[in-house]
Amino acid sequence: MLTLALIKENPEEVIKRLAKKHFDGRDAINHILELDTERRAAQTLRDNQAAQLNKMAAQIGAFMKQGNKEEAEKVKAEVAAIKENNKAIDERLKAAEDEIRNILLTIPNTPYDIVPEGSAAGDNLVVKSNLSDEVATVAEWKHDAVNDEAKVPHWDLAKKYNLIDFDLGVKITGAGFPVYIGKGARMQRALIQFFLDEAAAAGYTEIMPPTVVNEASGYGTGQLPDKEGQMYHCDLDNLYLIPTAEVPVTNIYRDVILDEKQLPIKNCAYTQCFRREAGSYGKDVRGLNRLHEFSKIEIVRIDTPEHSDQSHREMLEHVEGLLKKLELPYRILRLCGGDMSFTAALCYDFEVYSEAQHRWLEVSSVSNFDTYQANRLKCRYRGEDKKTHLCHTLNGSALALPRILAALLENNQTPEAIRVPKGLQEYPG
RNA sequence: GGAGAGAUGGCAGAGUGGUCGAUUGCGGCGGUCUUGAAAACCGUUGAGGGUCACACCUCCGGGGGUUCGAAUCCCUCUCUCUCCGCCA
Repeated sequence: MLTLALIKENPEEVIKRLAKKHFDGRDAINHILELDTERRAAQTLRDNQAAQLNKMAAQIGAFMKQGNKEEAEKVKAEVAAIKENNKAIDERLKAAEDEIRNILLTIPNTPYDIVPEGSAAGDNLVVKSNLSDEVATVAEWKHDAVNDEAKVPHWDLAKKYNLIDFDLGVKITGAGFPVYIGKGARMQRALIQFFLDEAAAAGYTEIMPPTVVNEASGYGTGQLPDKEGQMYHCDLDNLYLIPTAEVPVTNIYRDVILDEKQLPIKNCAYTQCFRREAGSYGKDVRGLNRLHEFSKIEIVRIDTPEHSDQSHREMLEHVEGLLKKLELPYRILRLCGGDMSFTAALCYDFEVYSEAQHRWLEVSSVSNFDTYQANRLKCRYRGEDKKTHLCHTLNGSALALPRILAALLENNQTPEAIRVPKGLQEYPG
């Protein structure tokens, strides 16, 4: 959530920036400002009365010690009157605080200046990387022996080579829970190992977190309260299956004050991810395109505001390096305001081209959340000025397996087999 | 699942109704001493709100209550530990 300080500092600027996300924040911002004025007035009143009550309590104590019961009783009566009055002020204060927080939770993060205008996926800006605005093309990609028209989608290849059994998954669990078999299973492990090794080489400390989190963690990273329906929930223990390793890993730093010297923190984690994907349908969910359970390696950074941009760039380079090693045709998109997630300030998507499906598949999102997530998490660092400041949080997929596997299968098919890219060959053996 | 104990500042650990936001030790930071370091000694060291800055207010796992006054008493929730049972 946005900080109250930012809103108070420059409300017009915040409203203007929110407009890029197609969010009309004027009423909400103005309401917050009013409530804050009210809150501060109530706070001052209450504090003054509390100070007075503290003094009176001490007085009573002193009278009691002296054995002066009469005076003590007199003061007690006064206290009772003030306390009665305090109830109303307390209620006002609490109401104002709660309402401010509730409104803040409904306001999305403000996008950075370089976020393109636009309302939908079509308005995303194709960039080669965030270092240049050069438009990416698929032209460099060297086609294999089979030409595009003859290429088969991965669900057929998976059946042909007995790598994945989707029907068996339906039998055991349900749609969207594929069963990987033989070389298919081995390739999953190979990709996980490959991505973890690459992350380690880039300086990320590996974390193996729980796959199930409590409510507080869900709120910390913003899955709750609004995206409740997208997570699997264990009713009996009130725990949630994680939709991404971002949730447990980022929550490590909930309510934590880091030392500036520790930053940037670089963590990576492989976990299974669980998503209910309510409302998905059609070609989007065919085969591996959209699953309820899948494997993903996530990279997470906690950084200073000054350095987070640099961190973001490094993360993009890391993901790009992975796609290069996998020899997949890819493009990088800077998401437009309308297509960005609620919490991001700047987000890049990586897409790989599927030569059998003839379309781009999103395989990674790398985002900078600025202080938006850290504010809710209370993730702070102590600077050289000895004061605490909110951190910036960033994360990205590096990478999610299913669509990578889909593209690997489809793009590397030959009439007899699937070719494994050189950079990966040592992993599946 | 059964029985019991506990949750206090970065850590350890006092504190059972009245200057307790909290004794003390360790750690951290600053200083004295030293060529330098160690040791010793002195000082300092939680977070949030509020203010131009002070003042002041809140916070001793979370929530509620009793009281003029609560870290201390009561209720409740959560979590941790120990023993037994079960199990990997």
